[in-house]
Amino acid sequence: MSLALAVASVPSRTAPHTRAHACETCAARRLSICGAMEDQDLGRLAVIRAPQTVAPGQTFLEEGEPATHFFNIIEGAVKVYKLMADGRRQITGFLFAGDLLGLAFNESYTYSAEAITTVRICRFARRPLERLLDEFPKMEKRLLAMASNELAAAQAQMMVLGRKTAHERVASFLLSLAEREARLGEDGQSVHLPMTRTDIADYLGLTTETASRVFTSLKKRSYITLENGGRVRLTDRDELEELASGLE
Amino acid sequence: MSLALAVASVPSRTAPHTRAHACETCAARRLSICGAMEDQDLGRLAVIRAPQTVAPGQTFLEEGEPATHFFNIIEGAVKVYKLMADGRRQITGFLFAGDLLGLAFNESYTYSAEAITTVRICRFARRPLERLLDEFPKMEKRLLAMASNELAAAQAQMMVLGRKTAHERVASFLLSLAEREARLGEDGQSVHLPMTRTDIADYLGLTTETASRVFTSLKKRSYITLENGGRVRLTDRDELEELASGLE
DNA sequence: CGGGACTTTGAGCAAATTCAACCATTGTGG
DNA sequence: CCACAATGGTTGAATTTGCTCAAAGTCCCG
Repeated sequence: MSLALAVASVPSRTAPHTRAHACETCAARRLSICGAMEDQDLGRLAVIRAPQTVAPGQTFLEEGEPATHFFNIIEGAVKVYKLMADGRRQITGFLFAGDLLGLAFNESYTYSAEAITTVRICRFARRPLERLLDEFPKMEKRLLAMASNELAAAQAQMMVLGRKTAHERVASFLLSLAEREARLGEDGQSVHLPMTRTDIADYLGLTTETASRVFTSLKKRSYITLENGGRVRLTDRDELEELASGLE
Repeated sequence: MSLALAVASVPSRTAPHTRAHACETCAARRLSICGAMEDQDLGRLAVIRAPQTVAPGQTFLEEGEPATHFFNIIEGAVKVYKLMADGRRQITGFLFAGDLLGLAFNESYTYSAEAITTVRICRFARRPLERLLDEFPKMEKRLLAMASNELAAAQAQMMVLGRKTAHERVASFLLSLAEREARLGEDGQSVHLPMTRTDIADYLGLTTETASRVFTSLKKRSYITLENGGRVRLTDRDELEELASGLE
């Protein structure tokens, strides 16, 4: 349907190719750098992208490997992490639709990335994308803005890891997920938790046991309710906010 | 001396102004976004900058205030931090010559900044600088590269805060400072520590007492030697590296 | 030489970890 | 259809790392 439109904007020498979704109708478009492109230019992006699907548990980006590609997450949940030699793991972020991955101006990736759910991504080779960025300064600006937001989020996470108690960490985590869902137009009352307790613990600098204990404790206090499908209902948002900011 | 050169490159309608240092001879130039500008364009930068000096202990950027300016650190040491309501503090970074501050595409600053030593900074109003970035894509690229490096550093710090022991944290901290000095051409054997133990503790998610105990312990093991002038000699770099990476 | 800021050291304590066992859910092969 | 293995989650008891509280010690700098 919108294929004709897409093909029309692709330079004629480019071979036509089938794809699962066109950029025009991509749900992640407005969330990511692609949103900075006008409809008529989207074809330029389409020809350099490689859509692919990643199965749960699959690592599709490994720390230390040459940083040859950028990834744009279209759908699903991803964990990004660093490992120490003895196996200690720090998850530095959970990524969802619209998030970028591989934004490294280093030679190698400085982290690994693993799919939590089934994930659809758009893969871009670095060089072509960088050339495109030169042509579309708006997209580069968008990239800078996203990097800047990531940086602010990273600093907030440093506060969580360096200064907050276990309860405060979990409350902060749940609220930031809820905030994200709210930004995307969900109700924000119930939050999807596709990751395991161990993942959450590795994100919050805790052990699995402690993370589990805190969830139990928050349930007992009726701040949250665990629903099926890996969802958590934030039944007392105010108390969670207070807890997260250390006021009780 | 180089003043004439500077004035020559300034558009003629601009009022001449005296300044402490010209961009051309600025030691921080090559370290920062200014390094992305050609000599002949430096005047464009010079007219929108406001050089100023900040005394030790002075807070020159406050979390929550409207983000109206960027800052470029020319000389000295700065701590960047976030506070919780009850006074808990997380220092998210120590900044030195060449580092940028205020790279926030948010409305308000998300952190405060305080001078540790006497600090010389160049202050830029956001709007004019953003217009300049539009004209000089090289500078914007440089900014993006710097943001990307900051992001990688922030993720490394999450590993430190989330998963490393007190000893590993201090070792990692000393080594990253040494690495920085090495990049700038110092020998890297001895590291300048202009910040207090409390600052270090607030950066590493520890208490002052623990930070102090770890320093004592590293001294006893002869991994480090405290020299006067707030310098630390890394007497056993190998052991420190092993310690920092959790191998012992 | 005195005072303030910073640092070090000690003793007791507590939050979170470690180690261990058990429970729940799900998918698989006999 | 069910036993059972695998994965993830929960709970308990003992331990430990780093924190809290307290008191000296040191270093500047006026």
